[in-house]
Amino acid sequence: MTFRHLLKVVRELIFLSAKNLGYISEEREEDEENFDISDSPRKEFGDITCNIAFKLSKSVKRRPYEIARDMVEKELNPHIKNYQKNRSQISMLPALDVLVSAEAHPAGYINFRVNYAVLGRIILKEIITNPNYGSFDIGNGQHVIVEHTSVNPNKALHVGHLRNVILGDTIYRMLKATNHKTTVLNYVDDSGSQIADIVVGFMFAGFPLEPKIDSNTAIMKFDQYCGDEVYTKINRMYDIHPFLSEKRKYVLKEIEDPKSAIAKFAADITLRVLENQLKTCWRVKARYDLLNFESHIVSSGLWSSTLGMLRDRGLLILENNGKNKGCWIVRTRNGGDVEEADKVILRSDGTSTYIAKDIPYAVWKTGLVSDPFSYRKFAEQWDGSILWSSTTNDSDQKGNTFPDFQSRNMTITIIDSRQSRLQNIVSYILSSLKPEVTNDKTTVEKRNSNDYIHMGYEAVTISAQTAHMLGLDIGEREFMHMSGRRGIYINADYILDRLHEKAYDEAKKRNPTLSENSLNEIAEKIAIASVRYYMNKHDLNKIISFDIVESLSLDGDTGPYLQYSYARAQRILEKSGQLYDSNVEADFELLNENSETDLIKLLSKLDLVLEDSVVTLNPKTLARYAHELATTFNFYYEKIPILKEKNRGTMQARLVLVDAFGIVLKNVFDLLGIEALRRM
RNA sequence: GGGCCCAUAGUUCAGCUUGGAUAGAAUGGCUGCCUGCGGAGCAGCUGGUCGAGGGUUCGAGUCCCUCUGGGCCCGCCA
Repeated sequence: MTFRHLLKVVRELIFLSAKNLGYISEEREEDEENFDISDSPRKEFGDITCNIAFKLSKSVKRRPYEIARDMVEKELNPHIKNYQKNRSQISMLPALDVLVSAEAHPAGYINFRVNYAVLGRIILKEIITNPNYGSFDIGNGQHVIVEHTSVNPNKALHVGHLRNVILGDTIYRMLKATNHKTTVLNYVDDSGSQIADIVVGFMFAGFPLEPKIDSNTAIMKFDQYCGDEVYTKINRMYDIHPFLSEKRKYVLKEIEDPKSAIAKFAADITLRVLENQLKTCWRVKARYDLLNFESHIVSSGLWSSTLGMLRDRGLLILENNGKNKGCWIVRTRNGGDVEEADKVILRSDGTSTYIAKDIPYAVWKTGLVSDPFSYRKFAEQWDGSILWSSTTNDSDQKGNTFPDFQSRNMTITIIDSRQSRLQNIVSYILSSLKPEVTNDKTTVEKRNSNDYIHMGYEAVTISAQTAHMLGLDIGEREFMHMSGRRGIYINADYILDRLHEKAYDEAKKRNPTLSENSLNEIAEKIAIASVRYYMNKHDLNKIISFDIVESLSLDGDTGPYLQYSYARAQRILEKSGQLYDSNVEADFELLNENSETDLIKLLSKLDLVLEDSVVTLNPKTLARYAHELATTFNFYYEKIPILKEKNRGTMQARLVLVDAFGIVLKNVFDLLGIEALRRM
C-alpha cells in the first residue's frame, strides 16, 4: 500500500461514484476517464485532490462546485463511511479505511483527507520489513542496453564527461530497480584521428612516453598527460610543423592495419588511457558490462556485412551526381516533409565517415545481426561484476561463458544533444531495417518509437566567473564551452580531489578522533555524493554552467546535505539503543504532528517518483525527491524531540518513523549512486 | 537559410509532459536559534512585468502562433 495504490483506489472510487450519479455514461467511459487524482498542493486542501468536477462541468452543464458537492454528499462520503458494504465493487478495498472524508471545495475540487494512523501503520511496517521498498516491476524482465561514457581514449575525463557517466549510471540503476535486465556498454573509439594525434606526439614530436615528475607534485595520471600535454600541444604544432601533419596521415593509414607496428603501439596507448579513464568512472561508482572497440567492428566483419545489408535494402546508395558524386550515401529526407542534406557514409576514396561505425554498432546492439564478436574478461569491478571486452581473437574466449549482450527490446544511447542529428539518422536506418510487424499496428508504432532511444542532454560549460578564474577571456558571454582540443576544460579528478580535501577538513573538525583512513573514506564518499547529486539534479535540456566555487559548496541543495540528514537519523537510532525495537508494534496514531504526517506521506511516494523517473528517463525527479525527503526530515528533527520524549509509546512510533526515513533515503541513494554515511 | 534546445527572485535552478486553488528551492544580503537527538542544520525578513505580443479556455508560468535574445547542429572533420 503506497501512495500509488492510494491514488488508484481514489480514482476507482471517484469513477464509480460519477457513474452511479449518471455523470459518466457507459458508452463514454473512455473519454470521461480523463481526470486527475493527485496530492493536494497545500495542507488546507486535504491530502488528495481531484479535478473531475471541472472536466465534467461542460458535458453535464453544471458548475464544478455543484457536481463536486453532489458527488461528495451522495456517493463519496457514504462509500468511505460504509466501505465495508462495497467490497464487491471496489478492488483493493483495505485502502478505503485510509480515507477519512471527502469534501467539495467551493473552487470546484474534491479533496480527500487521509487517515494517517492507518496509512502510517501500513506504510511504515512495509518499509521496515521490505529491504527493497520502492523497487517494483515496470520492465517485466525486458532487456535494455544502456550505452554511456564512450570517451575517446586520448584524454582524461572532464566534468562534461562526468555528466554523461553519472546520468548513464543512474539510468542503469533505475532500470535495474524496476525489473529490467540491463547491459551497460562503453564504446571505445580506438581507431580515430585523436588516437593518431597522440601517436604522432610520442613517435614524431618527441613527447616522452612517461610524464615528467615534479619533485613536489604527484605523478600525473597518464590519461591526463595525454590530454593536457600531448593532445592539446600536438594540435598547435601541426600549423607550425607541416611534416607532423604528413606523419598524421601516415599514422592514420597504418592504424587501419592491425598487424603494423604503429597499430600495436596505438593499441597499447589506447589501453593505458582507457584503464586510467575507467579508474575515474569507477571512482564515481559507475560500472559497465562490456567495452566495445571500434576496431573490432571492422575486424569482426560486422562493418562489411552491415554495409551489404544496407546496400541490399537500398538504404545505402552510390551517388552518381552532384557534390557527393562517387560517395555512398544515405538519403535522410524520410517522410518527405523534412528536407535534409544526404549523409555521406563512404567517401569517394572508400574511407568511412564519423557516423559510419555507429550504424553497424547500433545494428549489433538491437540484435538485427547475429553476434560476430568474441569476448574476454577485461577486469573485475568495484561491485564484484565482470567487465567484458569485445575481441576478435577467438582463442581469448576459450572456456569463457559470457552473457547475451545484444537486446531485442530496447537500447538507450546517452550522448549529448549535439549528436541528435546523427542519432536520428541512425534511428531512421534502424527502423528501415526492422522487420515490419504489420498485423499489429501498436507494436509497429511502439517498436519504431521506443526501440532505439537517444537520451540527449545539454553540455556542461564553464561559468563566466570560473572562466575569469582560469584566465580565459570570454567577453560578455555568460559561459564558455569546453574544448578538449584547445585544452579548455575542468578535469573530473581535479574537482573530485578538491571536494575530497574540503570534505576531509570538515569531517576532521567534527570527528577529531577518527583515523586518517576513516576520514578519507568519508571524504571520498562525500565528494562522490556531491558531484553525483549535482549532475543528476539538473534538467537534461538545460546547459550546466559549471562554477568551481559553487560546485565545491557542501551546504544547501547538495549531496552532502542529503547525507547529513541521513547521518542525523542514524545517530538517533544508534543512541536509542535498547529503547528501540523495530519488531515491536507501535501505536501510529501517536504520529499526529503535521511534520510527522508530512514525512509519512512523502515516504509513501517513492515508487510513484521512481516510476516517473524511469518512464521519462529523467533522474532529476529522483534527485529532487531525495532533497525533499532530507528537508522534510530535517524540519522534523528540529521540531520534534524523539529521545527526550517522555511517553514510551510515542517515542517508539517516532523511532520507527526515523528508521523508515533512513531506509527510504538510502534506497534513493542507491538509485542515485550516493553512499549513505552514519557519521560524517 | 533549415532543424533542435533554452529564457521564471541579484545569482543558480524547480514547477511546463498531464492547464486549476496564494509561482517554490538553493544561494547572496539582513536577523534570530547550540550546557538540548550533530549548527554540513532550523526559523524569519529581503527578493518575481514567469523574455515580449497575440490566441485557445470558465481558467495559461504550463497548450498554440508570431517575435526578441542566447546556445547547439546542418562537412567527402571527429
